[in-house]
Amino acid sequence: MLTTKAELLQGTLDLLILKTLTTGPLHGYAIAQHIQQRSDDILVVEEGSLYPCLYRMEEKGWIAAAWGKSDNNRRAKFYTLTRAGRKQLEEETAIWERVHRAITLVLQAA
Amino acid sequence: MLTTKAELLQGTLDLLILKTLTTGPLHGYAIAQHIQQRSDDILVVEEGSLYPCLYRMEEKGWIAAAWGKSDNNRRAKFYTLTRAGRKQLEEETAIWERVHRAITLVLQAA
DNA sequence: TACACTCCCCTAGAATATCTATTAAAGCTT
DNA sequence: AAGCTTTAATAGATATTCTAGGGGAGTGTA
Repeated sequence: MLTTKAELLQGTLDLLILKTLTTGPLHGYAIAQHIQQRSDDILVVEEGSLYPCLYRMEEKGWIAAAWGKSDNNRRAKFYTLTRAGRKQLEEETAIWERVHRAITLVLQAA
Repeated sequence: MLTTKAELLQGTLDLLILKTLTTGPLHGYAIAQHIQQRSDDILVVEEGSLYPCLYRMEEKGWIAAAWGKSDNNRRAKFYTLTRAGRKQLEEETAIWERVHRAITLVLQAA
């Protein structure tokens, strides 16, 4: 994921995608746009990161894919969050909060 | 860095080490312990991650090493934050806050 | 018709960070 | 002498992401 320092926060892409899909099915391109917009253009998801990530998540059963047509009348693969995906989202959210708290503790040290 | 999900937050180790060294010179082993304790045992820095990271940071001029003796009277390599390291710490702290804010935005989305 | 542009998908190869697992040496304790 | 802790180091594996492309299909425009 592109940020100012490109390699920061490896490991959060799954979480962001899972969260993005809670509002309903979206195709890959839209997922990336959504994350970028919601993050005030700070997080930019490159396609070379996005699609492999979607495949991994599909293989793990967290999301399910179906071909359809986009708003712009183009063929697009829509991803839906599965029950397992919701569970995974809960777990990853908890981990994120836990680790965020831990890092904050270290950074706040006198 | 080991967390519940081992591969989470790749990219924050530099930041944590730099911050840990602001209190004064420490040897590698102590840096790892410090991070673990300050984080309430959530962040566990494996030695296989720590030492290569220290070398990278030394090469980049963010820290400087000097051999000495530890509290336990053992030979140890003490690392000191350089001026460039302080600058890097500022930058990485800012990036962390930026990205944390961005991720929070995405996670808070309705 | 031709052309450009955007949308949307996909992939190969490289770069990088971290982990696992192991070695090793030196001091302390028993 | 044996064993434990401390401290350093490295090789090899793994996983994620990036770079850098390719390509098709719809829409608009000259």
